Amino acid sequence: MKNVLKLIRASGAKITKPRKEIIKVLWEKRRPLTLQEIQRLTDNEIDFASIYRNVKLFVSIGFVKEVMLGDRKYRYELELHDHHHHVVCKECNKMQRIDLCISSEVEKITNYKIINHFIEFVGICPECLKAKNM
Amino acid sequence: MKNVLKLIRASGAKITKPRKEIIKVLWEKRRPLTLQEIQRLTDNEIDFASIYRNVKLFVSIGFVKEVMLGDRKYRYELELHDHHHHVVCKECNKMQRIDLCISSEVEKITNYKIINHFIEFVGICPECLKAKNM
DNA sequence: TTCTTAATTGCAAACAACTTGCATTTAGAT
DNA sequence: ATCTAAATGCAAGTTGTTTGCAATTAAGAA
Repeated sequence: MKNVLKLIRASGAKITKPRKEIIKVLWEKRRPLTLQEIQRLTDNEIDFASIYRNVKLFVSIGFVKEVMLGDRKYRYELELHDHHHHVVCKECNKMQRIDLCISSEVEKITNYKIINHFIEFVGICPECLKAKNM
Repeated sequence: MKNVLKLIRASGAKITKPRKEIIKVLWEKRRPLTLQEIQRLTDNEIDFASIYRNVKLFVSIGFVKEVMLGDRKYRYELELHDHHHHVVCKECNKMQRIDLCISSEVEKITNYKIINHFIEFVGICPECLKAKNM
């Protein structure tokens, strides 16, 4: 949290009220959020363009990462040094983390230098399965 | 190819010229294509809305699958019963298949019933790495 | 603390990809 | 060959993202 503000300063950018608000929301939720969700979750009305530009700034600084869940909306979450991916429940939208990753295997097998990857799952959680007798 | 036409008939849909064109393109290219790419690759000018509706139809019938490569454009390719994912080269856009998949592991670990998943990698291919001395 | 100025914001409009409504055309059953 | 429901093309709508610009503000200098 403090750390992150330092990173912003170090990049030459200013610490502004919208920036602190956005970080607060990302920090509290700790799951991938769309720009719209971030906007809704910030108390003070921050303009959408500012949400957009700031989140992009955070991604370029490196403490926020972009996540794709297969619905053509970008989502963003704090990069907390615990590399993980997600399963989303199609019924209740619950999101669970997954610690599995095959990025390094792919690098070995293909000899590509991997610079980005998307590993996301959509399914139905055990609770919803039970609720629907599936 | 013939098979696919049979599937369309079986679903109650008609075999039309646009549908045959689209399938031909998907068959020839055998890699994930955007709707725009499919449109460009069909000889006869097919309206974009028809490309859109037909590809969606094919996905619902099940012989075409939707692929996400992290750039908020959907791509589509024939489901050829050899389940695979992709690495795309950021430099030359070459696409390579990957046979690794962790969908069943994720299902076991999380107890979710997985109904869809996206596993895609972006990187730099060995050739481009060499060409750029990286 | 106040001043100064470049960075940041909010507003509005542009853009890209996808989606839909409707009048016209057409595949394929009769 | 005729008929009719399904499919097409056209045009307009929607959603999510991106950009230009005048007004505002953070933070270093005086």
